[in-house]
Amino acid sequence: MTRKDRERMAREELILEHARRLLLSQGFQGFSLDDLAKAIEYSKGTIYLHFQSKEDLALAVATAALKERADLFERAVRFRGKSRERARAIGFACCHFMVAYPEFFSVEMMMKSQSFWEKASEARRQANSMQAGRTFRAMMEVVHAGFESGDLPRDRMAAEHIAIAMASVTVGSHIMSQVPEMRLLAGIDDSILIVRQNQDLLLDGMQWSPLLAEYDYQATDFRIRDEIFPEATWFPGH
Amino acid sequence: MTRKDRERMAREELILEHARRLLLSQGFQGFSLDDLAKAIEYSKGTIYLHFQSKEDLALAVATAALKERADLFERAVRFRGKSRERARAIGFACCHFMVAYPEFFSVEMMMKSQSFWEKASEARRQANSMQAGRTFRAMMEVVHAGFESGDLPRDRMAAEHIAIAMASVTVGSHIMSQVPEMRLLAGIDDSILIVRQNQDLLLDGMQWSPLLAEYDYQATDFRIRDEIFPEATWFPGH
DNA sequence: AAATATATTGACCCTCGGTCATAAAGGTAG
DNA sequence: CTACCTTTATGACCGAGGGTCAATATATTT
Repeated sequence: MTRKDRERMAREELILEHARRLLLSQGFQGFSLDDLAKAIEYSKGTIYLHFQSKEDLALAVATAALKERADLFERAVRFRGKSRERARAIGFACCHFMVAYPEFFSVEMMMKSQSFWEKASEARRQANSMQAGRTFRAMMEVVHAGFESGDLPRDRMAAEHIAIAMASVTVGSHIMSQVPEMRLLAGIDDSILIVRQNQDLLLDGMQWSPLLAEYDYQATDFRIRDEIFPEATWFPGH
Repeated sequence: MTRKDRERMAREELILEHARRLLLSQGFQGFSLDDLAKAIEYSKGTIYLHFQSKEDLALAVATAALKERADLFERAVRFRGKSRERARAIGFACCHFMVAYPEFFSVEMMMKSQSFWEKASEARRQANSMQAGRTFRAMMEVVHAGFESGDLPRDRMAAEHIAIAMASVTVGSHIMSQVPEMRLLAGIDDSILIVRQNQDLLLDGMQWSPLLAEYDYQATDFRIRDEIFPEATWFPGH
């Protein structure tokens, strides 16, 4: 790798850093490439030497964040314990990510919209896809561990559908617990608590042993924090 | 109400109709007020006599749709049966709405961003709030029916949190089952099935009797369709 | 019919994503 | 060091689209 290549990569990092900051503080619509150009002290044209469109840039930012989440998931899966405890560790990882990047969710939501993807480059779409695959595989690993240990009934649902269900309840709970309207109607003060409660309900619904009522999961939470996420500054239920 | 008022209302209806069509077919970013002006055969300025911004207009469209959903929820709650069957009827209503307005979800997603709301008028925000309240109250009614019949344990969760959980799993499942990435990874072909499966898991997790395995809910589905939503052109699991 | 009040318009402004001719910087040969 | 060529960076410019308002058309009153 030549000096040129290294300089180019360093500048791409610089752009991504500032883009991330502006994107999270102003939202996709709110942040302008003129502002970004001013912040990085390069011209707007230079940005386009790295990214083919505003969407392409936003996707790169999102993918970098998704990679961090995938890292957290893979760490979570390494937790030593019962399969449901490992599933719980993934839930912990999700919440940890929520706390660390509270503004990131709106960017991820915006990416669900139709017109977004077709304006991004194929290379960046693939990069995103790869990170999404890592998170999915992490969940699948735990599901299979559940099957093999006999803690999770095999006959009720396909492994993929169980993984989808885990992701769904997490995403949905996060969204609903952030909507001001809902916070008011339901008297929510702690989003994390809602997310984790709903994850518990779902896993109980799958008959994933040991059920919430049969086991001391608070002890598990302490172990997850201490052994896997010592950097966490928060704790479930507090 | 004078003739003027009636003419004004009729024109607002006309604008909303076309705005809805364009919004759903092009997305929020895609649809332009110039196109809308051309479609309704009034000038752009006239649109601004009714709506204070593009966001305000989109919110009005969204609120009209939300009202239809609230209507469906209130019909669902009137289902005569066990409390969990009535909860299931609400789930049915949600899916019915999904099928009837498949494109509406992206509009609703876009509304979750905060920058959206501050550009809409207070009056329209309140109108939306009111419809959201109706859907929430419908869910709460069923939850309380569950408490009172003893089918739903009282001590595990607050009624509001149960309602939030129901909404969360539905929204989350809808989102996840629409993401092309996920459809590929998990081999999904029927979104509705995913949504309903996950709703079932959640209600089972709450110990809302009778549990899925203890009861013939297919018969319930038929009754819901025949008695409450005879206009439905689809059926769960098919 | 004239005067006044109300309703409607579309040319215009501004911001912003995206482009490209031009200029600056970097490299090479004599 | 100079002349020439290649690569890289720039910012003026473009078109699209949201939003405004002085001017115009329509309706109502006197």
